[in-house]
Amino acid sequence: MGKKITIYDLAEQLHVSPATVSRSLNNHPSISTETKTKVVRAAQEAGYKVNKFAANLSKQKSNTIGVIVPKLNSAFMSTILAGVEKIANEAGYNLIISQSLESMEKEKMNAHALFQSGVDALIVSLAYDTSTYDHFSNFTKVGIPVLFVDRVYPMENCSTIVIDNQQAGHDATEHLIQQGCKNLLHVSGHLNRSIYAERLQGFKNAMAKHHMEFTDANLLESDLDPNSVGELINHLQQINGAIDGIFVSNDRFAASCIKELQKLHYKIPEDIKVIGFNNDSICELMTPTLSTIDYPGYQMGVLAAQGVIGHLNGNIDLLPANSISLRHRLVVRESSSND
Amino acid sequence: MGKKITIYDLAEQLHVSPATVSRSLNNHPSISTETKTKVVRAAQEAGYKVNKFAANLSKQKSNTIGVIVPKLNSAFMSTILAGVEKIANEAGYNLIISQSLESMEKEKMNAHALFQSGVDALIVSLAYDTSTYDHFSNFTKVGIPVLFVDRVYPMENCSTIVIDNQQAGHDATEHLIQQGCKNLLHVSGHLNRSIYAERLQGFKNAMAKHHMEFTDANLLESDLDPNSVGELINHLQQINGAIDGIFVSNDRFAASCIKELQKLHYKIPEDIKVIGFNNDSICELMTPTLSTIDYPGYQMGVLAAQGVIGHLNGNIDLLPANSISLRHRLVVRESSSND
DNA sequence: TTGTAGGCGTTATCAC
DNA sequence: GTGATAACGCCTACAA
Repeated sequence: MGKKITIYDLAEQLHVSPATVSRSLNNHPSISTETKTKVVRAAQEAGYKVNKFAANLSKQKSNTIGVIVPKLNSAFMSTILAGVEKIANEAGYNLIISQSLESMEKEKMNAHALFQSGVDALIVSLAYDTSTYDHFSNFTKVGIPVLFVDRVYPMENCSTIVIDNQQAGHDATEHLIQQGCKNLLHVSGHLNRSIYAERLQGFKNAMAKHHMEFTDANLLESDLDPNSVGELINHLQQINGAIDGIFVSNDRFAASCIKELQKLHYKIPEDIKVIGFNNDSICELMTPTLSTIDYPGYQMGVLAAQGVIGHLNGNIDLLPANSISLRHRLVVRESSSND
Repeated sequence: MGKKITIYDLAEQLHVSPATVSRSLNNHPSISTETKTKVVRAAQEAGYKVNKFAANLSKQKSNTIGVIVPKLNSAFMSTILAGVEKIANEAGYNLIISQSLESMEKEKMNAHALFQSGVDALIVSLAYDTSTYDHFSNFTKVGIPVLFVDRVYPMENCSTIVIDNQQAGHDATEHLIQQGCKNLLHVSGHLNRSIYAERLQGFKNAMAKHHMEFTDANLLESDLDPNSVGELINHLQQINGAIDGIFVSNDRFAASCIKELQKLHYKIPEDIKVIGFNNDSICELMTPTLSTIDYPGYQMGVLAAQGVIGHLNGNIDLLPANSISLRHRLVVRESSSND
């Protein structure tokens, strides 16, 4: 059947006022345990469900967290989401998830929609081409917390959850150098996303540290789309001096690159050593297995959710923190090893 | 700032009634174009946003679709989600997404929470161990459409979106046979999920068609978790008669199996041919590249969303359809080829 | 400890 | 074409 039952129905049935029912159901302190249990049981039996709209309208909060990610169907993003969902769910929060498909326009629309939906907080990982950030100030202006994860932007009053991308980039690069690579290439994502810019900086730092000169030949900026591997091949052919070590800013693309290089009869790691980024599960499934930087995506999601929920509930409040940085880890596998 | 502005504010400002404002904003037919534009412009300038809670409360619908998937961080599921999100977003629907983590208990809790949240429709892909389905009848009882995708269960009044798993299983198997395999093994997921049972049936059918006798040795039921590859190796050692062709019900696990077999110095495809299922992107990144069944996950997501939204809007209504079956496709790559 | 009553912001049903 | 007014279901001062 489908009769909606309300607190009024319960009140009538139990000969108490709606207010008492409401308070009992919300475990209000000033209600006798007796009536409380009575009400709760009656509600149970009657199959009562709160009407969230009414409750939200009254309380002016939705118990809902909005999430915007660039792509849903990405191993890394879905890992973050899994972490966010886990925590949000445990805390009784709903998640409204949308994807920007790497487009700032779509991201704006998503932000707008989520704002209208009355989310209590927003967790964002930015699209590739996002370059203005006004669409988030609506939220901050009315006190709705906005938290950036991974693809972040340093907005006033917004926390970010990241790893130390510069250090990670440095570590990856230094590893290649220690394996004997003399002529490095860094395949980066769009440099207006800070994570990529920082990894590049780490790459440069490591080169400098080991007295290697950085030139344009050492960098290829890419959209990291599998269809763009051709650019890598072109780049390799255009520059002189054979590249013997490549640091790719993303495992999936690294995998595509390796595959393509193998087709051209390069031997990995003998001719060229490769290291990726993320520790995607494909790393272990490829041949050779792919060295990488382990990236705690799930943890980042968990922390993001805990951050906003703690803030909303007035518990441990991470949000005043400007930035929370998690630990990364170099994972050495076959693609960068000497034997 | 942060002043919430309501239709009353606009009404006052424009010297009309709140009702007129509401109607104008909703483009109600019986409002003069003149006042309509006047109101709309004023709303724009004032930065007015509808309060969804109030609107939902009044309209008794939420414009929100609930989604339950087994895991967020799975390539296939996130592909389905991407399709769902695309359509839902275009149609102005929000998505509340939750994951069951392959547990019926969690699935029940998710279903409950989504019910409470007042979703207008539910899209579900079942957990591994779900064996009762009462938690969905709450929805159907009150007329909320429930649609199953991929991991389906034939509930009364619920549509399902699937592929013809039996035919697909048959096609994969027959392909191995045509490549000369004489001694087949099917690595299946839990057989209480119909998709796996059907693929197994297809496997059996193909064997029968080619006059091969099916015995227990031809089947390994697995949880398809990478950590379970050991079971495959054990199975291979226990049975007599060398397996020369394996049909694995999932690409990720197929990849893990291949990796493990290679460690044991089996040559793929020379010694053992392997075909997976899903056409995960790893198929092309592995060595050898993995033959598989292409599975239109994105399309399934799109159709699922269109199904429920069409139904809710009273447009094209797919939901009376008991089951919608999409086309699959055999993709032959190196892992099952003779040269 | 419990009840009364007003408000949350919209939509919808009547009138006019 | 527009305006009152009553829902929608819940929460919460304020009273009792």
